[in-house]
Amino acid sequence: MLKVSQVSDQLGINPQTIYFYERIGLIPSPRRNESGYRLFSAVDVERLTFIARAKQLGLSLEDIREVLALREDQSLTCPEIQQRLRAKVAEIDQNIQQLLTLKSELMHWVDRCELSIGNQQLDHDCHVFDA
Amino acid sequence: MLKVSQVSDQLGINPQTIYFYERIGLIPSPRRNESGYRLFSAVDVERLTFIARAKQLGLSLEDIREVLALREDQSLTCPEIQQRLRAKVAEIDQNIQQLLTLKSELMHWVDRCELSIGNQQLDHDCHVFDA
DNA sequence: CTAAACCTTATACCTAGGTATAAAGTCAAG
DNA sequence: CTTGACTTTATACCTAGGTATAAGGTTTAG
Repeated sequence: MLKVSQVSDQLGINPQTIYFYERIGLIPSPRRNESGYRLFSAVDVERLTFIARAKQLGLSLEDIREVLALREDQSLTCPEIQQRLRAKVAEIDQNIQQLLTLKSELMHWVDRCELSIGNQQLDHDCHVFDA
Repeated sequence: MLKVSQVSDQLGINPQTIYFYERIGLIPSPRRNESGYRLFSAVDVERLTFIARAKQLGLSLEDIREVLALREDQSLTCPEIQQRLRAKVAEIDQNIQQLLTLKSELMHWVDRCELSIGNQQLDHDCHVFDA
């Protein structure tokens, strides 16, 4: 059983952030010792590790809450879980599409710069953004 | 010269949002008529249109502020602008990579579901998340 | 002339995801 | 036994990007 700073050090999280996750119900309240100190079990730490990893992958706390619920809902069948996962993947695909659009937009400008540079317009008269 | 609601209607923005952009210096203060009403010139509207479009592409207001500064800085040469654009594109690429990682993570789970389904484990015993 | 529909400002509020701080209790080392 | 490092709670604060509302002035249609 670990105390809060042992967990927060291990995961590279602020202790206050752990309290925060507890407050918003993302993690259950851990056990306490006689003087009220939190004691985190291996299961508690595993859950926090999962959260840290998911967050790093770019999931929002609400996303993570949903995935954790999926993990714990024993009443869900594999096809049901699969369907939800596919929905999330579809969201991510949309996101990627948007970024690709943005990229091609910027690359369009980069290409226009390329032309100007080819034409020796190297001085202070870049008109890339005129359109 | 358009009044605020004509502009906000045209762009599908809340008038308060336009005031907000003005407050944070994303757009210059437009002209006023005798009674203090804002009058937006074609240039003002073009700038707001650009902002709306960039926002829709997923740029943050700070990103947009930078691009607008690029557009207006007459002292920048094409190669300099091109270099900044490429930096932004690199950021976006990183972003896309992260999303692809997340996607493959989720697809990994989807595949594990697929296996379980193949094995006829259709009832309430999905162990996809056990790892 | 009056009421509705605008405009102005200031101020407060909202979500998401925390971080910082203060006041107080606890624990371990020297 | 005291000092410093920890813990607890509550509360306030922060960024980003707005939205909502109130109180007042203006303009326009009927």
